[in-house]
Amino acid sequence: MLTVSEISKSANVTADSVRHYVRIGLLKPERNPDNGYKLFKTDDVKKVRFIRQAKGLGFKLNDIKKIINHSHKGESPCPIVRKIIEQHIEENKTKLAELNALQKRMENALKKWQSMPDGEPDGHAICHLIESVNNY
Amino acid sequence: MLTVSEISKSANVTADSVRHYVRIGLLKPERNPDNGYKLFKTDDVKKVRFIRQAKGLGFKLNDIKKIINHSHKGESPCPIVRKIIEQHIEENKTKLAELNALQKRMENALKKWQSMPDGEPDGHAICHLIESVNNY
DNA sequence: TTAACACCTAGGTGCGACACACAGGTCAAG
DNA sequence: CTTGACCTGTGTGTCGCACCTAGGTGTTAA
Ligand SMILES: [Zn+2]
Ligand SMILES: [Zn+2]
Ligand SMILES: [Zn+2]
Ligand SMILES: [Zn+2]
Repeated sequence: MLTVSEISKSANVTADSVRHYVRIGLLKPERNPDNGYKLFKTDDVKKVRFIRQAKGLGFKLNDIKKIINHSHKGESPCPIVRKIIEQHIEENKTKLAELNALQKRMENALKKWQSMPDGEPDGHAICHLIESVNNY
Repeated sequence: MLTVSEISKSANVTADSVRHYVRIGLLKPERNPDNGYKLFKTDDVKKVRFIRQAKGLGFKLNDIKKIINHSHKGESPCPIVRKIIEQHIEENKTKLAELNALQKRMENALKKWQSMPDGEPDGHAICHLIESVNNY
C-alpha cells in the first residue's frame, strides 16, 4: 500500500495531481483508519501511468474516466477511444486555426504600432493603439 | 441609464458577459435603489466595445483591467499594452507548437490504430490502443 | 381586477486540471 | 523532549463566461 507521495514518485507526477485524481473519482484509495491518509494499491501506479499516457494523446480526465469505467465493466473501451480522438483531432484543427489567426492579428497590430507614438489619456479613448486595430 | 440587457444589446455581447465584467470590477454600474438592478452610463457601451476589441487581440480581462486603470489614473497605458502583446505573441508561439505536436501525436495514433483490432478487457491493460502509443 | 405570460433580474454554481495555501500530523536525529 | 524536514487532507483560486434558481417586472387579455 502506497501513500500519496509514494505513488506520485512512482508514477512521476505531482502529489497534487494524485489528490486531484482522487477528488474526481479516477482513483479510489482506501484510508488508513488511524490518520485518514489515502492508501493506494500497487496497481494504481499503472492506472496513473495510463492516465498520463492518455492525457498526452489529448484525452481529458473526463474521457479517461469513461474509458476506465468501460474497461471496469468488462466492455471494450476501444470504440469510444477511437471516436473521442477523432473528435479531438477535429476540435484541435479548429483551435489551431483560431490561434493562428490570433497570432497574425497580434503580429499585425504590433507592427502597426511601431509607427505610432504612445498616447496620453484624453477622455475619449482608453488606448488609441488598441482602438486603431481593425475589428478582426 | 441602461439596464444589463440594454447595454448587452448595444455592445453586442451577452448579458452574462456584462454581469461578469461587473463581478470582476471592469464595470461599476450604479444601482436602482428600488430593485437593486444595475444601471450603466452610456459611456459604458464604449468601454464594453473596448473590452471586446482588446480581447480580440488576445488581451485577458485582467490585462484589460490594468489598461483601463492606467488610463483612469491619467497615465498612458500604451507601454504596458505593447509589453503585454509581445508576451502574448511569445506565449502563443509556444502554445501553437504544443498543439501542433499534439495534433501529430493524435493523427499518428489514429493511423496506427487502423491496423489494430478492438481489444477486450483482460485485466492487465485498460486500453491496448492507448498503451501501444510511444510516450511522446 | 386579476390572471396569465414573456421577459428580465441578482447572485450562486459549474467547467478543467491542477497549483497553492493552511493548519496540523509523522518520524528520525540530537 | 524538541527541533526540523517532510508529509497529510481539505479549501480555495485560476479564466471567461454559461447555466440555473428563485423571484421581480411589465404588458396584455378575460
Ligand atoms: Zn482500447
Ligand atoms: Zn484621443
Ligand atoms: Zn494605448
Ligand atoms: Zn492484454
